Amino acid sequence: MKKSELRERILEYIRLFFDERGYAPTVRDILKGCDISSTSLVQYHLNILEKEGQIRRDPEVFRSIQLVEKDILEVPLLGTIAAGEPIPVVDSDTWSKRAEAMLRLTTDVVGSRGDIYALKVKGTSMLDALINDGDVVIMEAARTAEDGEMAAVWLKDEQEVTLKKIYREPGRIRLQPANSEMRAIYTGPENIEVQGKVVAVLRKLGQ
Amino acid sequence: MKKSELRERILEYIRLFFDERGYAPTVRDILKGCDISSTSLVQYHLNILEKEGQIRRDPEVFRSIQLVEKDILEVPLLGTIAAGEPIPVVDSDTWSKRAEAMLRLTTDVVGSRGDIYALKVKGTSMLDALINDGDVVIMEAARTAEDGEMAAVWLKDEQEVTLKKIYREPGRIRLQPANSEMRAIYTGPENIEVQGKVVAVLRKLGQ
DNA sequence: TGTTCTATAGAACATTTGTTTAGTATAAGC
DNA sequence: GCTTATACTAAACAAATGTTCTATAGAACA
Repeated sequence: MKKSELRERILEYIRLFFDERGYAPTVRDILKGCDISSTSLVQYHLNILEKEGQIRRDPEVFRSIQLVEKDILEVPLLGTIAAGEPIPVVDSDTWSKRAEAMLRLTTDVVGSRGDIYALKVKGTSMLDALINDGDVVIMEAARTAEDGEMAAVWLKDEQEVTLKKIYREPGRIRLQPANSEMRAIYTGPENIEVQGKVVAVLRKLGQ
Repeated sequence: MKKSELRERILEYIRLFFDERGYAPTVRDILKGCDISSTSLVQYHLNILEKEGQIRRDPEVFRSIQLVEKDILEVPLLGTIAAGEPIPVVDSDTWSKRAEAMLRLTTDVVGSRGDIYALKVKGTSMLDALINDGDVVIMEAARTAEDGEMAAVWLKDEQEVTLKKIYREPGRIRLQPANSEMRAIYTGPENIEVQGKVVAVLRKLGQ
């Protein structure tokens, strides 16, 4: 994917045009906006941008240019998370079907990773993670977590999920609450099962 | 603003078309999509919808129909909130200028009220509101709050902001932490100043 | 009963706009 | 030096599409 000064400019122009007007520019809008003197040059670059996957167009449809940007993610709300239940594990194909609702969230909230889902927290068992009844946790599907990452951990002996920062220590696992005033839990590596990483926590107040 | 079965159908069709294709339908798309047999009938209804403020169009621009919907809000991040400092009060005109950043949030997150801003939490003084260092609180500008609403309250004597649910009781104010395990604070009505309502709390984890 | 308003039809017009075709200039590869 | 790929120009075609004009039917209204 080579760079081209003009192509970058066209892309930026499309972005601006869209922001300002709410719909896509035509080939000739771009021509004027970028001081280009031939529609076919615009076409030429648009074709390349399309091949590169930067834009999408429908042939012969006016103003059908779309920036391929994942600005908003539709995040499926897949159920609840509560202390005594493992969190629902659903493969990404059936996600949208089983979703109770779709949350539309910007990348400002969830970043731009894939395989994200949301769970509503039931009960106050996660207060030590500073998560209240009714909060929504945004999860990333994962079976492992790096040291220091906040993960949904299933404790086999206790038959319980908990949201903790996970640290591997010699011979044991340390599970550290988000609330620094609370003490860590220690358990054996065989007792835990990572069910996902916590990407964000969302609390809506008022109606 | 009278109802009309067909006009409703047209509006719904525009919505669907946009969802599916990412750009607006033409007059003739609507004609086919809604089983209408004359373009001028479509125009007729589009004109009414425009007058009603339901859609916006640019004259003579193809595919320029836009639904007038506020789906995404640009929320200015205005600064920090910490125990010992009053929260910044900025009038809505200068908002965007003073903003450190703009958060793009969907109405799924903030609802659809006006005069919303965001503050980053500094320090752990709000742990009892289940809010951690680095969390972002979304605020609605307000000088008063209803009973039971979560508000940013400035305690004059203590020279401190705190986020609590506010309840008026005879002769005193009860400030209830979000964390039900914590005890309420009581103070006199003259000691408090509501600086805003908490609309949502946002915690981003990982990278 | 005549008038007015809303909803509809059909056709024609004038632009707007995606696409194509035939070239030119220049730099890179071999 | 010849070939090839990239960047660009010019002109023209054929559709797609917003707009307008005239006309009709029924309901509401006075």
